[in-house]
Amino acid sequence: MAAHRTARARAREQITADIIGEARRQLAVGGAAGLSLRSVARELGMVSSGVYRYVASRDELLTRLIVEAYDSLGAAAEAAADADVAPAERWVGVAHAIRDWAIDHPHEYALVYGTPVPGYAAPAMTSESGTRASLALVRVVSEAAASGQLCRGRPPSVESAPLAADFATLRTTIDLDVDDDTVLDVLAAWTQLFGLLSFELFSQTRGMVTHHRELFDACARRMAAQIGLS
Amino acid sequence: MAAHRTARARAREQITADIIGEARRQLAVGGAAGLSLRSVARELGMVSSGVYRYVASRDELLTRLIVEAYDSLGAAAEAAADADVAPAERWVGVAHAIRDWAIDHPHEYALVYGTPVPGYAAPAMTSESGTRASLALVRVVSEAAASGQLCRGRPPSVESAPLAADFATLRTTIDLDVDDDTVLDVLAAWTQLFGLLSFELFSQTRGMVTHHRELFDACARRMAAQIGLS
DNA sequence: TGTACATCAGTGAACGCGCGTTCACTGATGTAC
DNA sequence: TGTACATCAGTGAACGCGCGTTCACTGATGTAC
Repeated sequence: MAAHRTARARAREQITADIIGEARRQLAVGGAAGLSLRSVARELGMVSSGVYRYVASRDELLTRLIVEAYDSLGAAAEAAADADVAPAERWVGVAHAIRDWAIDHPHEYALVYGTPVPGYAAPAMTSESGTRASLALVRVVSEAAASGQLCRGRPPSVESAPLAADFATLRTTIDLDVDDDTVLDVLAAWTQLFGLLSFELFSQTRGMVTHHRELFDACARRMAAQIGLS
Repeated sequence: MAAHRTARARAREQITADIIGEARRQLAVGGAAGLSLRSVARELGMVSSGVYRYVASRDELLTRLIVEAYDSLGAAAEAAADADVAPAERWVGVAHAIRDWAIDHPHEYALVYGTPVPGYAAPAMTSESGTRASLALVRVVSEAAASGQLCRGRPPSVESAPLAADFATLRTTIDLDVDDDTVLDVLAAWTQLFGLLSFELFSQTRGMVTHHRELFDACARRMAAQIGLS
């Protein structure tokens, strides 16, 4: 036949999806270290060697989960960045989109933004997906700058030459054509955003903060103001 | 005798220290998941059951490592907070003390500030040690406030009632008697500081930042200015 | 439409490995009289 | 100072478990003529 997908091909897609789904489920229980091909197979009613028809190794399965997580987060962030509202609101919207995704997928968040899995080296293929969420944040700023909706009023504070060199490179690689201080504001906001999320998800704030969403919202608005988004 | 420590007691302390030291070494290689009592024993030329004379279980050993890491970091931060300089410089000093410790002990940092170990619940005993570093940061701010070295000039921005309630509780639990906006500044700075460190140590900035120390320094100074430390 | 061959999914057994923890034991170190 | 007893460190074997990966195999699905 070959014109329409064969029954075997459809079955293969289905089972591959089942394997990844079950792997994602196990991630939620025991973390990356607790993910095993044998128990994925077991749960799917398959003999352990059977999964090797679908994934080459445990590491390959982990890589797929990582790419999937990055892409899922990236898509959520990009959708929020497409909103047709003022820059400051867009920033806050993307921030919340990232947080909402993280709250909904805590273990996938931990997989990509938590402690690196020991002995696992992320292949290059993960890197493009890995930047999507951050680039969505940056895009809000660079588009605001392009349309003159970025107001600056603070005295310059970046005085380190090596840092200015880093910033010059960044300006081209992530297409963020703003002055050094704004680059610093963006980096500060970026790290703070994920710092807040990691603290919330990894329970580092236990006993100190109860209204995480409100704190996150206040911080996101504060970041937008500091960057100068109007 | 019982007056001076017996030879057996001295040996016990020595071997306990050896076990924890070897465990710390293994942490550096395979992370928390790669730490095993058997291989600690093996490396010490002991039979695997022998270590049970010194630690009750693998979890207990992990707990000791966590407490030790928190205390080591806490001591470094507190020492920096004791410096007799202006508040802004103290803040920057504590920040760098925390970062220097993290750079020197990346795997211990990951153990306490990275993804929680699945299936491991931190006993209450870790919580006091766990707050030392953060409290050293807060102390810089509250002492500046007490001696009138905290200047405020921005319009109020915290408008969320539940958040204000959280802040009211915080003011007493961490002894930080400043207005809501300053509390927000401190929380923002706190999360940003650890966000920066986690990004640096977990290689999330790969390809984007090369001068991490300079970036960290610029951000720490920016935090101090935003909090209003003089 | 039917037959001959090639592809591929899934099986079952095996290899070699490491793990945490328990238990009955020997022999050395410490204590009390 | 010497002896009798108690404590404790460390041994070696075992239990029961799970893991990733390979390999020769059966039987079903697909393809070409």
